[in-house]
Amino acid sequence: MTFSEENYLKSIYTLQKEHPKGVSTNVLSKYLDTKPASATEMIKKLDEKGLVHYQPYQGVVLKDSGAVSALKVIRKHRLWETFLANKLDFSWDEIHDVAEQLEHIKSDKLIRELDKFLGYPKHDPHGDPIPDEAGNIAKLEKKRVSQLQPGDTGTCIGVNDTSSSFLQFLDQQNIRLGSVLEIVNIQEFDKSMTVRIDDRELLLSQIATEHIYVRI
Amino acid sequence: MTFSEENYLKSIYTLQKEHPKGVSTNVLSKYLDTKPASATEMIKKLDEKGLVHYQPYQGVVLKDSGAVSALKVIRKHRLWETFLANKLDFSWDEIHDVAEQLEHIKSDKLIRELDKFLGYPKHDPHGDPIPDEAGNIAKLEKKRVSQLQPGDTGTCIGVNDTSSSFLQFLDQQNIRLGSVLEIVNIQEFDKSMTVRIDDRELLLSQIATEHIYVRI
DNA sequence: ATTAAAGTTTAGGCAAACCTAAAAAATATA
DNA sequence: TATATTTTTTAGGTTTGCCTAAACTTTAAT
Repeated sequence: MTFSEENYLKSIYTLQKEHPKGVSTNVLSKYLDTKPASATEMIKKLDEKGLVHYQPYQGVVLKDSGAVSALKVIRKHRLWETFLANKLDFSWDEIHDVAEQLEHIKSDKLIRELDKFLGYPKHDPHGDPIPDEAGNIAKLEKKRVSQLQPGDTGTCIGVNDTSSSFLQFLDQQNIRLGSVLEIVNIQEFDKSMTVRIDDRELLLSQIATEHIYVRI
Repeated sequence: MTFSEENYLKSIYTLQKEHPKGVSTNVLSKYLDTKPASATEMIKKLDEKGLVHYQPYQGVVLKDSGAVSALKVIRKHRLWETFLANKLDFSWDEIHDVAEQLEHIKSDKLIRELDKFLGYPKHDPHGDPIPDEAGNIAKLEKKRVSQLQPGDTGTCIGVNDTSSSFLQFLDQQNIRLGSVLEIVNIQEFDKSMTVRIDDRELLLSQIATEHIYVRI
C-alpha cells in the first residue's frame, strides 16, 4: 500500500463520521488539499482493490477491509504522537506533522515494540483512543465544549485550532491539557458560555467553545 | 530533497571510499538494485543541483554540499539504528531495513530530540561513528580481526555476515557485542588466529576473522 | 418544470523514478 | 592497431499521483 493510498483511507475513515452515507470527492479533496479529480482517481483505485465502496456521484464508503487498513495507519499515527510527546520534548502542535510522516513506516515489529516501549497507551496526547493491532478502537468520549450543557464538566484534552493567537488566548486564561471545565450557563442569543475553571468563572465565545475538546 | 535523491547521495558517499576517483553508474546501480540508465538519470539531476560532480563516462564524485547532505542522512540512519537497538528490542540484523525508512523523515527537531533522548551517542550499534549536526564525522577506528597483529586487542562491535550459521557459531563461542579479543598468534600458512576471549583461547579461521569487526 | 449553480467525472498532461533496447564511448584483446 | 567486449548513455515507454479544462450529473432556485 502506497503512502497516498494510506492517506486517502485514513481521511475517508475520519470524514465518514461527519458524512455517514458517503464522503464526496469534494470534501475528501478539500481535506487532503488536492483536487476533486485526483480524489476520483484514487477512489476508483481503492474500489478496484476492494477497500472501499464507490458509486459515481454518490461518494465513497469504507468496506471492512478498508476500515481495518485505515485503523492500522491511525494506530501508528497515534503511537508515534504519543512517543513524540511523552519521550521526546515535542509540544502539542508540533507532533502532528511528524507523525504524519512516521505513520507510513512499514514494520509490524516496529509498531509492536513501540507500543510496548510506551507502556501500551490507550490514548494519544490529544485524548483520542489508540486502536489495537486488530483494528479495534474504543469509542471516543471526546466532545467540544460547545456540545456540553450547564452543569456538565469535562477535562480538556485538545483543541481544534492551533493558530498562535488562539493558543495564546488559552494560555492567558490558564486553560491547558488536564484543566477541568464546568459549564455554568449558556447565553441563548450568541451561544457564548460561562465556564468555571480553577474556581474562576470566565466567558467563552461560541468560536472558542467549538475549538476546545474535553473528555467527559 | 526526495527519498531517492537521498538514497543516491548516501550510496555515493559509501561507495566513494572504494572508488575515490569516481563511482560508476554500474557500481552505483548494482548497489542500489536499479539499472545503470536510472543511475545516469539521477546523477545528471544531482549534478544540475550542484550536489555532485559528473563527467559522462567518468563516474560521479560528491561535492562538499552533497557530502554534507549525505552525512545528514547517515546521521539520521545511525541515530535511528541506535534507537531501535537500545530502546526497542531489535536485534542486530533487524535494525537496518527499518532505519532505511526512518532516515528519510523530515524534521530537524525530531533528530535533535532523538539524539538527546539517546544520550548523544557517538557510535551506532555496528560501531560506526554518528556524524554531528554539521556533518562532521569521526574517523572510524573499526578493523576486521584479520587486520590485527599478535598482542593487539579489540572490542567486538559488529559482523559482516549475518547468516544464521555464523551468528550461531559466535553464540556458541560466547563472542558478542562488547567482547574483548586479544590476538595470541597467527598461523602463517592459513592465516587462522588464536585469540583470547574471557580467559579462554580459541582458534578462528581466516573466514571468521574477516567477518568480525572490532574497535581498537 | 425548467433553468442555473454546484459538484463530479472524464480526458489529456506533467514530473519523478523506474524500465528496456539501441547507440555511443571506453577498455581490453588479439 | 584493429577489433571485440564491456560500460555508459540516449531514446522512448511505464506507473503513480497530481494537475487543468471540459463535459456531464445532481441539486437548488425560480
